[in-house]
Amino acid sequence: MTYENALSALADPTRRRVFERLKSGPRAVGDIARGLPVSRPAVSQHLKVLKEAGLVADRPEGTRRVYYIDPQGLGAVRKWLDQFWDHALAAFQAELERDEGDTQAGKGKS
Amino acid sequence: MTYENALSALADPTRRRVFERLKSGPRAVGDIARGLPVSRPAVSQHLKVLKEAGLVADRPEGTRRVYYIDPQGLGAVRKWLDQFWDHALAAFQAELERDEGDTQAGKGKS
DNA sequence: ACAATCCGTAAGTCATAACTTACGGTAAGT
DNA sequence: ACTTACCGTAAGTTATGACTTACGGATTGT
Repeated sequence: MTYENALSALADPTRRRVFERLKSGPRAVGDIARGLPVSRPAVSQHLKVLKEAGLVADRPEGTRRVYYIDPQGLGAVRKWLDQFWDHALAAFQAELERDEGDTQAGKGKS
Repeated sequence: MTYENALSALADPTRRRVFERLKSGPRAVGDIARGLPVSRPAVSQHLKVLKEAGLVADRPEGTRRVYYIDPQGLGAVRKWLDQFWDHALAAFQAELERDEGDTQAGKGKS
């Protein structure tokens, strides 16, 4: 359920930039917005989306609000992706061998 | 570069349903569209986006076109996510300990 | 108490993208 | 050769969401 919101949240480029800014550690909103090509309220809205997706969490610090990465959303996406990984590798390998069989044996029909 | 398109592609719900239908193995377009609440051309457009993101590949089979999951796009996203994982766990753990210190020692300022 | 700082939300604008129907092109079967 | 099945693309419509400015609430310092 939460991996859906997380994927949707990470789809936006500037929202990813916001998220990436938290990789180096917790930061306040104004600090995150500094250097980004969008306004501070826009960053607040992005952080709201990231929070609802379980990708970040926040803590009040005086008049500021410090945000940091929440492993929950990240883990949900990873788990969802892993569900495909084995199938993908097997299917892809099968395709390669299928193609080999065709070209090598001269089964091309033209 | 390719993880961006992959994230953007996996953000759409119906596109995820298309992608998930390929988990059980290669399928033709019409077969994928069967049961989905959108038209077949819509599925073709979704497959085009998934293909450009490196998430699926296709092969002609007579008059049909068989699609299957491509591990490339999947791997790119996994790699990008893993980049955050360690940082996220460390930062989150630090937040937990920070909170413990505050509440237990009675440092609340009120 | 007052001023200043920091932040979230509301309202409104505008671009994007997800869908539809219509069409054309290719491969297989008769 | 003709029909049928399967698919991709074009054109047009519509909803969604990313952004802006304006505003109000909460906290800290003087």
